[in-house]
Amino acid sequence: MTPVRRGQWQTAADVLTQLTRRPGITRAAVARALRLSTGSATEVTARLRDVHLLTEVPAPSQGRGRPTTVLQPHPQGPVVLALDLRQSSWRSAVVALDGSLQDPQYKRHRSRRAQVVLKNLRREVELAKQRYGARLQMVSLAVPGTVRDNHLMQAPTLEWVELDLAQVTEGTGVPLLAGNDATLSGVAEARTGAAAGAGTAVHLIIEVGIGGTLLIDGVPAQGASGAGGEYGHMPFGDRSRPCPCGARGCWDLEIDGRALARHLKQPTPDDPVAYTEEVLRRTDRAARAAVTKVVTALGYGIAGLVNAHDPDVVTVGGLAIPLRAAAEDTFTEAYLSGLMTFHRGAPPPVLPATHQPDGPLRGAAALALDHLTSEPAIAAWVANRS
Amino acid sequence: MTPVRRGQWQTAADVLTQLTRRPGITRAAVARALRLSTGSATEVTARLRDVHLLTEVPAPSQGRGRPTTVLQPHPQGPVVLALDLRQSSWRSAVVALDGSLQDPQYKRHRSRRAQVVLKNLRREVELAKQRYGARLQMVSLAVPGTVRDNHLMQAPTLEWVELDLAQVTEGTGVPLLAGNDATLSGVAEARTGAAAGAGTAVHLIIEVGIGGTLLIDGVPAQGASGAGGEYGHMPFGDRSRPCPCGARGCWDLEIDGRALARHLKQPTPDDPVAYTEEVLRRTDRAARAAVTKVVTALGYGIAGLVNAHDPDVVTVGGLAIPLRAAAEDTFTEAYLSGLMTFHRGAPPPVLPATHQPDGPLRGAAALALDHLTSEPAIAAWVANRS
DNA sequence: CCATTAAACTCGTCCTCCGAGCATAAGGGG
DNA sequence: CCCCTTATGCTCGGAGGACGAGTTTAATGG
Repeated sequence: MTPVRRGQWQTAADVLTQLTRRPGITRAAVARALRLSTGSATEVTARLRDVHLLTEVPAPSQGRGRPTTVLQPHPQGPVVLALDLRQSSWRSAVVALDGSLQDPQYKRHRSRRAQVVLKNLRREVELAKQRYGARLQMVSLAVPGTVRDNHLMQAPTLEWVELDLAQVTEGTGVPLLAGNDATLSGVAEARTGAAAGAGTAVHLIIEVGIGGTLLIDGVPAQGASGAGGEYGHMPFGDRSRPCPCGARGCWDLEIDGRALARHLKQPTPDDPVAYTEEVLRRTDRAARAAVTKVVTALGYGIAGLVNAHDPDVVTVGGLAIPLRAAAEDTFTEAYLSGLMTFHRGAPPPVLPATHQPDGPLRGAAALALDHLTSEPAIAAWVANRS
Repeated sequence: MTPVRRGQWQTAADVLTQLTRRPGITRAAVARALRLSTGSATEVTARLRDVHLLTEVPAPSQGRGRPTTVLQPHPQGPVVLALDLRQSSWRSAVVALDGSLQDPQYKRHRSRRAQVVLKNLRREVELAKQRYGARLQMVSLAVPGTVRDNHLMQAPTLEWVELDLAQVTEGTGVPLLAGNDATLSGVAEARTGAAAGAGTAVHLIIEVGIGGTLLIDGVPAQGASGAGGEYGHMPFGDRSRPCPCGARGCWDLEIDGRALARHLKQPTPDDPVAYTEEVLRRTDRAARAAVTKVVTALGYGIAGLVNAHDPDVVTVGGLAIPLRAAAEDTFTEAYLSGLMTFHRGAPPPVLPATHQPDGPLRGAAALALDHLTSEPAIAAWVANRS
């Protein structure tokens, strides 16, 4: 381990970061964005080509002048394996430096037992390791639950107890990066989705309960141990109502299928997502009244988060989209009435997430790529190749 | 404006940042912290000495070995003027690169009219400009209200309307950096106070209402326009209660003197801070019951913020300290019962702020110093001197 | 076919950081 | 009191990135 020389690969790291943020970017555009002289651009791309971090292909000419080149990940370059674990299925993809998904897999769980599922994920890691060898630099895993230092603390939908996720990569020598699925889908929105370019963004996603994250310059506020973003457990609701999380009055209890069932005086549904979709299909007065209540709680809570964080934009995903669509006016009224007056002049837009199915996968990949494009990681990659 | 050479002053910037974060640090300690070779340390300190950014004085010997030197700001080096505007007074200090306060001033407002107060602040800026000349690099202003791009949006305690704060420095050519006082006192705590070293910290301060901020690695989450941190306007309270901010059910209304008065069935006090102190001195049952209610709302809300942000530590200031002390057990119970179960094993400590009177001043200075110790600012300083 | 344009390439120079070797200023044991 | 140990500062040669000026190249358009 030679100590990394200060600044050695600084510009190279910046170039690769550009590549992950704006896939298909040209060399000339990168040079403009980073304010590099053409000489430096020539030099840095040559160096990156030499170490198999990128290749260049001629770009279609854009008017007069010598045509530039499109930067692409090198065919022998580093990759990450992104995994997205869901309640009844899992997905994976191998991701190169430009964020493109290769080799996508989708499989339903045959068993939902934790050990079986993790074993299947582990097999996928081993397969990728065989196929990509030393090119596989990192495994990034999205999980529907609270994650703390690569441990799953609670996963209500999976009904798993506390669990060490490290076994997914154990023995392969590939580092693991596990994160909450809502957080990661927020990362995807902030990087290449509806919140692209926003300095501060709030992302929320309703499935069972509500998850989300605060994103500052595309970086999620993960907290001390990675458990940040549990907005569902802020006490926006009725304090007399206990939440399975251990607290009381959680927002969670006001905005999903469980809330709809309560308003409709029905027992708590086994599958709150399916139940919500069912209620949304109903047209009777009771169902619409229940939806109205839930949408009000949603709009009101979002307004509270806007007051607290002053985001440029709020993105919402999952059931939040059909719920809001079912009562657009109710939502808008609740949202606006919950804002502090000075926000009402230009309230942050509440936009539907654009990465809907593969948000967690893309977000997981993005955070892993952040590591790969860091200066020390590039220096280590170069050192390993020699 | 010559374009800044990439990396030119990178290490120099790192050294100055160390100086602001740990005043009185020695050259050897900086070299260790930044993993600099002794040769580089010699070089960078010499360079910084040459451009009047720091001086060295012999350090008291610490056992064997050649004694090192203490790094100090240069007597001809850059300074910032920190201003802290309060309801009935204002304070100022000139701050050098090590964060030491020089020339502290404290004045009560003779008139509270916005124009008069701002004129007085402006006079202080002009005085500093006369005394320090080109050494004065920035003015940093803490304001008890919501600040957005150097505009004061609302300041309930001052009863001012929207206001452009730029007039405080206009014509002097010195850039202004205005921020919310609660946010800035949080910065002070996160840098050199009770939250020093915390990756994620939540800071809260009760005066009239509650202000605060989320701090990530000592950087406040200021939001899109600098209005972030208005935790007092999250709907933790009774939704039927309208808040002067325009929303309803704000936490603000549950935790200050206005809440105490409501519980005691008295009219809203003119000075909620003095009223709170008065109630805290009372020992009758009604007063204690009112305090208990307020403290419960405080503990419960803090728990919600901990669930959402997963901080390493929470710091509290202002009336939160005596309120909590008046009902310590009530607070602890409310706090713990509001946490998600998995947080209860090691709940983040809720610590009293240590910078009590001069938190906003020190925080304002710290953010200004962040600018001064940035690479482009150093390059600009060097360019201006030649 | 040639002027225009935008971008890539070449090369000399500057600057920072590093590391090895040397110098220096303390403490402490004989 | 001398000299060894220890921690640090200083000197200097070398490596390597970034810059910028000048040159070359590959397109468009008249």
